[in-house]
Amino acid sequence: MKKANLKVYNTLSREKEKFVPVHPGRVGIYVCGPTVYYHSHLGHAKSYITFDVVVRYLRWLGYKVKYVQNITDVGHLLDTGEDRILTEATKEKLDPMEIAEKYTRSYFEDMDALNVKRPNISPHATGHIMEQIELTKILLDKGYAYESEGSVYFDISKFSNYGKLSRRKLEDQLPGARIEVKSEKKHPADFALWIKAPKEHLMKWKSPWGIGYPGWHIECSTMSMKYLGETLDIHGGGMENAFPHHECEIAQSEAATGKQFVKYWMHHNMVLVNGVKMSKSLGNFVTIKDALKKYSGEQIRFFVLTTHYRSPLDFSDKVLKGAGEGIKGIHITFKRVTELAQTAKNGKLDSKMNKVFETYKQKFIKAMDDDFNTPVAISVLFDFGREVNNYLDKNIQVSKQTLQTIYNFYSPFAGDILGILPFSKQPIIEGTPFIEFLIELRSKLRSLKQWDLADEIRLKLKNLGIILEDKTNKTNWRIG
RNA sequence: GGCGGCGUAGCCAAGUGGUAAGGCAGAGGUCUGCAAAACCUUUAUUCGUCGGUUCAAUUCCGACCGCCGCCUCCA
Repeated sequence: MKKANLKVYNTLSREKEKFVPVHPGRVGIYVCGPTVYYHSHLGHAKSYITFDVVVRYLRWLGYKVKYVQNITDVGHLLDTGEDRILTEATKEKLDPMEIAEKYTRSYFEDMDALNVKRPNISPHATGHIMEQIELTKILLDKGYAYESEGSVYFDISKFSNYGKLSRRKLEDQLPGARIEVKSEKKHPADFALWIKAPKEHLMKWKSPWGIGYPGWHIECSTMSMKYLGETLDIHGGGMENAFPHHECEIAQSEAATGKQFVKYWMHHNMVLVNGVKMSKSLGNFVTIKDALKKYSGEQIRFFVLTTHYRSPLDFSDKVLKGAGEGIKGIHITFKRVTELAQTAKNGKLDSKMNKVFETYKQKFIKAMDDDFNTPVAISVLFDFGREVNNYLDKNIQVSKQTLQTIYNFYSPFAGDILGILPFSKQPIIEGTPFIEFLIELRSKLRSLKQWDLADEIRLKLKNLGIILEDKTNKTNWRIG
C-alpha cells in the first residue's frame, strides 16, 4: 500500500475531501452503467474512461478495488411514454432481450477499443428482479412507501434528507415542469419503486402488487448494496443523474438500511459536440463506433483525459486532430526508448536521469492525488518526455539500466494508470519486405547522392502512409 | 422560478491571494543533402463585464452578460 494522499471531490460536501475508504485497503465503487438500447456514444466514453482511470489509480495505490457497474436492460420510459428498449425492439424486429444482449456486446466492444478495463461485476437489472422486489417490500414495511393502483411509490415526505445531494428543496421545484404528474401519487416528487405494466408491455414480472416492472432508481440501490454492502465508498455517474436518480437512490437505500449509502459521490460533466449538447434529435449524436472510424482509440482516450472529468468536454474534429498530434509525440518518445533498450548495453544507472525520474514521478502522483487531475498528469508526461529526448539527444551510449528507469516511468503512469500507451491492434503491414527493400534501394541511391530518386521513394511511401526517418546509420520507418 | 457546472492566448486546457502549466497550430533557429523526429527560442501586461474587500485578485465577495446541464428518461 502506497502512502495515500488522495483527495476526491465529493458532491455531497461540494469539497475535495481526503479519501478514506470504509474498510482500510479496500474500495467498493459503483458506477451507473449504460441502458443497452443502442450503440454507446461519446458521453459513455467520457464517463467510463473517467472511472476507469479512477479505478486504475486506486489499484496502483494498492487498494483492492471491487468495481461494479450495472447493465440496465429493463427499458425505461421516453417522453413519448414509450420504452427505449421496446421501441428499438419493435424497430429492429427483435425480442427485447435480443436488443439488450446485442447492445451489451456492442458496449463492451467499444470499451475494449478504448482500453477501458471491465468492471469486476456487471450485474443486469433483469437478473435482480427478486432483489428489487425485496427492497421494495422492506420500504413498504418500514412505511417509506405506499401502493397505489398496482404501482408502488416512495413517499418522499417520510424521508427528511431528500435533497441532500442535489441541495434542492421540494417546494422550489416546478412539479410537472416537463411532464404531467400522475394523479395516483401523493406528492408529485414521489417516485416509482414498482410500476404496473400495461397489457402490451413486453418486459414484465410477477410481484406482490401484480404484474409490472421495477422503477428506474431501484436497480442501482439493489445491485450496488448486494455486491458492495450497505455503504459504498464511491458512487459515480454523470452530473445529469445527480437529480433525480442519485437523490432517489440515497432515499431508498438509506430509508431501507438506516445507514449512509455512499461516502463519496463523484459526478463527471457532459460531452458537447461543437459546443452543443449531443442528442439524436439535433443530428450530432456521435457513437463510439463512428468516432473510431476516424480516430484511434488512443486518440479518443487521450482527448477525454486532457480535460478534467468535472469539466465539460467539447468534441470537434479540430480538437481531436490536435489530440492526435499530442499523443503521437508521447508515443514516438516511448518507442524511441523501447527500441534503444533492445540493443543497449549494461551499465550504471545515470543518477541525473534517476533524479528526473523521481521528480516527475512525484509530480505525476501529486496531480492524480488532486481529484484525479489527468490534464496535469498528462502535462507531466510531456515535460518528462522533453527531458528524455534532451538526454537521449546528448548521450550516445545510454545504459540498459537508465533506459529501464525511463521505461519504468511510462509503463505505470502512461500505461497502467492513464492507459494511453499504444494499445490498438496494429494493422499488419503485409508489404513489410517490400518497404524494407525500397528503403535499402533508397539508401544506395542516397550514397550515390541520387537525391531526386531517393526523395521520390520517400514521398511515394509517405503518400501510402509510411513515414521514413533517416538516422546516422540507418533509416527507420513508421506508420504515419 | 429553483438547483448546479462553465467562461483563461488562434484552438484545446491546468492553475493559484503575490503576479499566468502543458498540448495543438504559427514564427525563427539547431541538426539534416532535403525531410522526418528531436531540441532551443518565440506567441496572454492578461484570465467574460462592471464594482467591492485587500499592500496585492485571474484566484475572495456582489451584480450583470453569455454558454451548458438538471427539475420525465439520458453518461
